[in-house]
Amino acid sequence: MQLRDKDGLTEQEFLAAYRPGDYPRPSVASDMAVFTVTNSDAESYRRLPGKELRLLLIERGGHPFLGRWALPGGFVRPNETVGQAAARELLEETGVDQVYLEQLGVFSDPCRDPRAWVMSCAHLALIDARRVEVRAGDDARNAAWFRVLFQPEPPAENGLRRMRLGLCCGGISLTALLERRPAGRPADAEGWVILENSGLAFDHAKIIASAMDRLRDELETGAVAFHLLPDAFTLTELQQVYEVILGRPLLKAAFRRKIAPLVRETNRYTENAGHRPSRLYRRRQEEKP
Amino acid sequence: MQLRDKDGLTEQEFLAAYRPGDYPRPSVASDMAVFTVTNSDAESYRRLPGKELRLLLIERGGHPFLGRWALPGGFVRPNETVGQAAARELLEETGVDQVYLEQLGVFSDPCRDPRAWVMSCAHLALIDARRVEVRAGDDARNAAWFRVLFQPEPPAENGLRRMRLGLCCGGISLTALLERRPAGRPADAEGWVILENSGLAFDHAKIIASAMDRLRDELETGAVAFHLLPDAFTLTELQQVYEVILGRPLLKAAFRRKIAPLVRETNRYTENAGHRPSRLYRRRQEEKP
DNA sequence: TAAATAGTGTCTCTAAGACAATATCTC
DNA sequence: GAGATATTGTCTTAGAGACACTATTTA
Repeated sequence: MQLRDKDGLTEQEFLAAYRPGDYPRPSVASDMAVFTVTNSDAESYRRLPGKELRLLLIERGGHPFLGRWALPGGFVRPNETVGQAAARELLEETGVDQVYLEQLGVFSDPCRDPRAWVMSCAHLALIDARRVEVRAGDDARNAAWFRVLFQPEPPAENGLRRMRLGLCCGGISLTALLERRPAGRPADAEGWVILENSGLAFDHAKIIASAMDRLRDELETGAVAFHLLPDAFTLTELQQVYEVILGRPLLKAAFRRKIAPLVRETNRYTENAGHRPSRLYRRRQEEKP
Repeated sequence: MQLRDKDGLTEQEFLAAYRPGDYPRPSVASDMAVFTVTNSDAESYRRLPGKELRLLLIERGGHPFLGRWALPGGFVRPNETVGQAAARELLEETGVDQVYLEQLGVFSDPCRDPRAWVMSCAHLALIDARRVEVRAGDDARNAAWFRVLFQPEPPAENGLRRMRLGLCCGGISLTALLERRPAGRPADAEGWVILENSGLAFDHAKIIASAMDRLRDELETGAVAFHLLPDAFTLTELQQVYEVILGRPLLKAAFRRKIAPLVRETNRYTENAGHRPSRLYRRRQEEKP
């Protein structure tokens, strides 16, 4: 433990004498794609309400990108990790604690922020809609939950996958067209390239596309959907969450077989439905032997 | 396009007047887990050579962590992305261009570098061994390719997955014990936690564990193994690459069925083998209709 | 009893696991 | 021909897709 370097210093002595050099340093922000699933209010007679996937966006009140919509986020502080920064911002923005949070990756194009050299470490966050005290449509900063569409477009001549991103809230409609660059060449372009973009700030269309991709991926492998529902839920609700994220309908029987090992049934049922009540389930905490 | 903010400035005027604030900024490095697959030289008589998964490490010549082994990497510059920085460093370190490179994520524990606030954006890199001009065992900086082991340990009482990481090169043997923290709580601990660590610098054991996890994941879903082989290869070689990354043997028939759609056969065969020659294959570039 | 959703049964098809049989080269 | 690897065949099992059927509640 008392190794000495070429100047004869021990590690303690070296660190005591250390002065950081003058290498240029970027600002680093943690930005978040915060998703939730809400009931669509258009419920007629005694039908079940549908579900909608929604993303939290904030209208920019200053330059640059004044008037456009951006992901919530903020700068990372020296005493926290990027993940802790994201959790802190999220608590400030939505008042929700203990959120499912996952790192998506760094977006570091030197020109992504016209003001200065700012990298963004993007995160995916999932919240049960019932836990959010809606500061959406607030006063000072205009925040809103946008309905999300993310659908394949016919690929171009180059054969690369293209996706249309659509975000709607009230009368506002934002849209972007993105192209997926193959993995393995981050030196050229990282992941998604924005071909069209109306209404989103910075490179946030890219981040949202990455988030949707990740979300769809993890739905099939992991057990991520539970974070978008309350503790007790019906299997139909769970299936609706899957469908609204994947953007396509699933078969009931197959779906139930697939998620059966992930849930535990309770003895409670839904009430006051205009039809046969549904059993409530909880997430089964894993028990790998 | 001539929106004015609360001070009456247009975006051009705002940007011209913009001065970056005094928020503290971290240094950001791109570090890389560079893997390759080599032939084990212990070939007896006329047996096929085995394969070994190897990772590039560099012995630290100064404090901190003097004498311990670290991943190659360096600071990101203001005119490049983190991916471009990784590619640049890799070219400097190994002389290899056009490498398969993929972002793993940010490691940002404020204490990870005792000198200062330094985040690391980790990358996974895969190189065909034949392309590397071995600067391993060089003079100035001691670089070497370490054989990699990454195997499950019996989980602790808490039920969390534990992995043993082993790295060997010549007489040198480094080892670490890591525990996988469940996803969704990066605010508490990001991914892996180091329980034991002998010989590796910084939090690089974590990064290597993440890289191995990712590598194994992508083997099964993606088509990542090809980057560790020359253009033309035998199916046995491809299977060996899979086996050495997954750390377990695979069944020949099932393996061939699985990768059949990913390869294209050539009319060439191996020569000078002490047994029946094997057909050479190439990667099939996708053709999704 | 009609409307609506809840929940189950079953047939088919595909893919993976397991193992065995045959083929082809060099020494 | 012996030794080694290459390549293919097939039986079994597990899971997904597809579709149809039965069950239960409320208005």
